[in-house]
This record gives sequence, C-alpha cells and structure tokens, in this order.
Amino acid sequence: MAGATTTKTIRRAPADKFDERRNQLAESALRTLGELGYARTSLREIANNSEFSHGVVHYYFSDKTELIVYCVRYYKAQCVRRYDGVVADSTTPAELLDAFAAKLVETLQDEAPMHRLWYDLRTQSMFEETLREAVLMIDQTLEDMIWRVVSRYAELSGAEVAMTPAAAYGVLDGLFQQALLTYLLADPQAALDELVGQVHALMPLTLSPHT
Amino acid sequence: MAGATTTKTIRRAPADKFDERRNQLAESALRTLGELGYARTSLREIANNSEFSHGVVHYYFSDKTELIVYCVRYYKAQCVRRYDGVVADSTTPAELLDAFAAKLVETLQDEAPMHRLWYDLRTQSMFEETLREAVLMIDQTLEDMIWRVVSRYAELSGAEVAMTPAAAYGVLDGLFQQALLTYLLADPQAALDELVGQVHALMPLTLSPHT
DNA sequence: GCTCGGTCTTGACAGTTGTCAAGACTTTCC
DNA sequence: GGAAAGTCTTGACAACTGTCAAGACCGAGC
Repeated sequence: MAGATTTKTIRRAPADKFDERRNQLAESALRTLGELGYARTSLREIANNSEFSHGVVHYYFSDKTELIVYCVRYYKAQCVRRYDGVVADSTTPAELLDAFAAKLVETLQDEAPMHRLWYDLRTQSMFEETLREAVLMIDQTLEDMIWRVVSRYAELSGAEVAMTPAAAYGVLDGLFQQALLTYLLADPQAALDELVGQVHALMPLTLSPHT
Repeated sequence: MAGATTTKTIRRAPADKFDERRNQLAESALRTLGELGYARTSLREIANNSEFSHGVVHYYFSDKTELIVYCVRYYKAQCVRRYDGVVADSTTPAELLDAFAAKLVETLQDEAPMHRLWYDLRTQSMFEETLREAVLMIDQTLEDMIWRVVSRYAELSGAEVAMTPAAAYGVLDGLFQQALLTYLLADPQAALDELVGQVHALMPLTLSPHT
C-alpha cells in the first residue's frame, strides 16, 4: 500500500507472495491463540483477527492442524535467540545473572500471551499426537537456549556446570511457568519480583563447588 | 445391587445419595478428561464412560464448568497426602530421598493421565477465569505437600532449607513436568531414570551449606 | 479489450456441542 | 395400593465447528 510499487508491482516470485500470506495468517493466528488458547480458537476467529474472510485459511493451509503447526514453528523462529545478547554482552557472572533475570522479566511481561500459548500447546501435545513433533523440537531448542546461558555463566564464574542441560532447563522452566501463573492469576508485580529473586538464588546452584 | 439392602434400602440421607452420584460422575469425568484432555471432553463422552445417559449431568450439575471444578477438587482430595508416608517413615536423608524419588516415579507411571490433566487444567486457567480459584487452591496444596517433604529432608539432614516453599515447588514441578512430557512423548524408561537422578541431584541443593 | 490464472468471499454442508424441557421410570411414604 | 417426590432418559434446540465448492474479483499478458 505504500508507494513502493511504481510502474509495476515489485517483481516477486509467486512463492514469496504465497509465503507472505501464510506468515500474515500465522501472525493473526498467534494473536488469537495467545488470547483464547488452543481449544477456543476457531478458524473463523483467526480470520476475524486478520483482514481476510474465513474461507481463505483453506486456500493457504490444507488443514487446521497444518496452520497450527506452521504457527508453532513460526513462533519458535522469533524467540529462540532471545537471550543471545545477554550471553554475548556480559563479562562477569553477576552481570550475566542480572541481565538474564531482567530479560526473563521483560519477556514475561511483554509476551505473556505467547508464553501461555506455548505451555498450552506443549500440554496439548500430551493428548494430541499431531503436535508431538513440533513441540519436541521447540522444547529441545529452548533447552539449548537455556544451556547457552548456563554454560556461559559457568565459564564466567570459572566453574563447571553441575547439572545436565535437561535438568537446568527443567528447573528454570518450572520457575518461569510458576511466575507466569502468578503473573496472570494472582499478583503480577509479586510474580516479577519473585522470579528475579529465585533466578538469582538458583543459578549459583547450577555450578559445581569451585575447585 | 449387592445384598447390603435386606428389608429396606439402607437408611441414607438424601444428600448422601446425591453426593454419591456426583462423585460417581466426577470419577467418570476424570477418567474421560485424563484420556482426552479438557478441550476434547464433552458431556456426552463423560456420560458414555458412566452408566448414565447424557442428560443426567444437568441433573447433578448446573453447568459444565461446575462439573469440571467439582472434579478438580475431588481429584485434589485423592492426591494431596501422596508423600505423607515418605515423610513419616524415613529416618535418614538418604532414605527419604530414595523413597521420595521412588514415589515420584510410581505416580508418574501409574497416573500419567491424571497428571497431564492437572497440567492441562492449570494451563487452561491462564485463559479461563472460571478455573482460576480452584487451580490456585490446588497449586497451593501441592506447594505445601512438597514443602513438607523438603523441610523434613532438611530436618533429617540437620540443615536449613535454603529456598522458599514456592521456589522448591517450582523447580521440582518443573522437573516432574519435563519427565511427564518425556514419558508420554518420547522415552518412558529414560524419563523415569532421569527423574530419579535429577531429584537426587537437586534435593541437596535445596539445603543451606551445613554449619 | 479480453482472457486467464491466481486470489478471495460467500454460502452451505454435516457433525458436534451445551443446554434444557417433557415425560418415563423408580423409590418413598402414607 | 397409590400419590408424591426424586431420578433418569429421550429427543430436540440453537450455536458453533472444520471443511469445501461455486463463483466473484483482480492484475497480468497477449
């Protein structure tokens, strides 16, 4: 709609246009899913949250499931590098710890709907076979993401990590999920404060007693 | 139908009969919910898993929501004392640790559907206001349950707990949830083994360095 | 200008859902 | 035995869902 098209529309491979629409629909879908949750999200509602009508979904996706899975992967691409800056910029353990906790708080605050959607989808995968593959893939990606933070923290501390990647991810994810629940259901401010304190207390415990 | 009723049916306050049916329906509902998950469970399916027809639900519950919430509370009553024996019978830290880990494995194996249902309902409460109160109440109950284990573990170790009840619950719940996911989606045996190892590694970290 | 391929809307379909009313069946009590 | 209260079944309803087909719209190329 902006003036980028002068004489003709910009040369664009058909596949690009197609994929762009798919991404556009994925974004509408993610917005709706984050608001309503997996169970209560219908294709019509997704279309309502976009500029298209409900029939268009079947033009770009063969299936509701295909749309959802596409959304999940699309979402992953957005969040997987979330803590890379924290890892790259910190030069001391304390600095990394503060930056990591701050980033956790930030994403909890700014993207609470997306996080609850992720937990929703992960839980649904325990009932629905179709989600299994995508969920396992994302979960692994998140574990790797956490592992980069924890192992960098150990490196800056001059210590070894005393946990497996899975364990480190498990405990941190547990704390984050609890904070999200408190944030959404009870006391947002308390949730953020507690999360900061818990992460600061936990991270040193992931290290071996220094030699 | 058994011979308990001799001349008349046993004297039974009407409220008792009413509550008994409600519990009967709650059990059918929990079986169905554990199998299908919250979203895919319909009142007709619940009735199919009982000896009644679908209309009876509305005789005992005003609402689908009321049935679900009743189920949640009914479920809680079953599981809240799960680790009391572990706490009562153990006399050394190592013994408690082994017994606790064994009990976690046992309940993960025997009641996987109920556990995934709990995580499902807890996640749904982030979208649905109606579940909020019941979920927060159960979550608190579980936190207390874990706290009894952890503080007894500290007592037997002659040390102080270095975490808040919320933090201890958060990390252990994170590990358990991860184990459940692995158990259901990937490798059941590996999930159980990893859980045992992780709990053994984590529990000592909940204690203050002994004085 | 006019066709043509791609894009999108509209309307309909069959199935499922929560809800509820009407009545049949059962138990209780006189 | 028969009335009354309690219990349960049946069938229907409106709303909603995923799916899809028929055709309208639109820009590009001859």
